[in-house]
Amino acid sequence: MLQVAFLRAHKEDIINRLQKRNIDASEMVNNAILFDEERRALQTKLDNAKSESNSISKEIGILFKSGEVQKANVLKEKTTQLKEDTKELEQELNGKVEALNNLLYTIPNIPNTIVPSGNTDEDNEEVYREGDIPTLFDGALPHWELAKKYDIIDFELGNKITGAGFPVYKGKGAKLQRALITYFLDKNTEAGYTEYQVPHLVNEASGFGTGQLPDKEGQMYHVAADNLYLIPTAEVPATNIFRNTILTESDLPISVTGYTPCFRREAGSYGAHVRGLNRLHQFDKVEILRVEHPNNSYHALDGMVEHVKGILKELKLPYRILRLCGGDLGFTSALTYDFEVFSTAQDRWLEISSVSNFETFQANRLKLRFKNNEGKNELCHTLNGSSLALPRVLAGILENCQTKNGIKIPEILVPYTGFDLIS
RNA sequence: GGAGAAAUGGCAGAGUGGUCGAAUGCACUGGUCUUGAAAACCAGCGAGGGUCACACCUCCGGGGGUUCGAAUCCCUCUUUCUCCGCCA
Repeated sequence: MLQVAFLRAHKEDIINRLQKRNIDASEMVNNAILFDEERRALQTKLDNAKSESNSISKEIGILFKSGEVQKANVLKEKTTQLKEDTKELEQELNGKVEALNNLLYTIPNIPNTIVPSGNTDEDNEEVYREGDIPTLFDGALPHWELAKKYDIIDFELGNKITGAGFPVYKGKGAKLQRALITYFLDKNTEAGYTEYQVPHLVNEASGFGTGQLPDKEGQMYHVAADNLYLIPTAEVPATNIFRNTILTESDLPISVTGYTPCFRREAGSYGAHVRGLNRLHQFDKVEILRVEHPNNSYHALDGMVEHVKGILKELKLPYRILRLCGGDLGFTSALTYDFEVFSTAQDRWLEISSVSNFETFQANRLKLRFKNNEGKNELCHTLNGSSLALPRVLAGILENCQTKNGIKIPEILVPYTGFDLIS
């Protein structure tokens, strides 16, 4: 959520930059500024009314003390009208605040100037590519076939226990998954990220803080009896660690990593390209997250991209990095780099990481601030990224590392798995 | 799940209807003193709105109510602690 003061100060610039998202925000922005003006006018009126009744109350107090009950009663009557006015103004003000907020919730983050324009994922800009795409032997299989062949992932069993999109990993498949999680966490903590284990269910306030609520309510599993949501990503609980916090400048930067399962309803996304591990309702992910000084956040974003690159390089998976275009950019993000690993047997790229700078967009909702040099409270920048999403990494390994004799485990993982071949 | 107690500023902790945004102590920041440091002393020290800046308004776990006036009284929710029960 953007700050109104910021909208007011940079109106034209903001409207221009939002065009990258292919939206004409002029009406929204103008209305927000207008609503805010009206809000402030109402607030002033209400404050004045309250101020008056406060001073009358004080007078009454003094009169009572000195025993001048008659005079006090006269003043009491005077306040009745004032009270009514106050109540009315309060209601009016609440309505205005609500209208303003509802509007602000609908304005997406402002894309960074280097975000390419475009509508769909086809307009994303490839900024980096590494790793050779292997030429597979005849009879090479997609990962869901390999999963069955080597009996390491059981999709049908998941159907039986829960439903589609909840696979069961077994044997070396389960071990490989656990190895990946540990390896990712080790890489992240070595790079200075502090490991956290966070709750997998969050309350409404947390969902709101990171922007999942109210807009993406339908995408999260909701536990109605307790009004809690299953997390769609560790970003939600991990970022909310810092909700309603005022840091000191020396606290920054803060680097957090955590492993969690992620739950997504994926309502309306059935169809092609959802086979196997490509799209699931429950999957595992290791997340990295940073809270940064505004001056340093883009430097930090680059650092996170480099970090994820390092992991993929060690895994020896062919991947590319995309700078998302305005049309594909997430609602809360100002700049996002997607990592995609090449799925050789499917002959397509699979997104395995998304690294974003949210600037103050989340921090504003979270009330996450730091005390700056001048002693003033200033919003932090938040960033996060996956390092990495497990299922598609697994798919990439299975497909790219398959040989006629079995799946060859990337060398870096062997100390974690304890085996070097799935056969 | 049952019974009881509690929730106040970064922390500790006063305050039970009226000049209380809140005593006091600690912590923190600046200054005096000192060769330097400590100690001592002086000053400052929560957040949000609002303003050019003041003024002013709001906030004592959340929400609602009583009252001219609420940190203080009432209702409700949440959380924490103690005891009992159940349990990985």
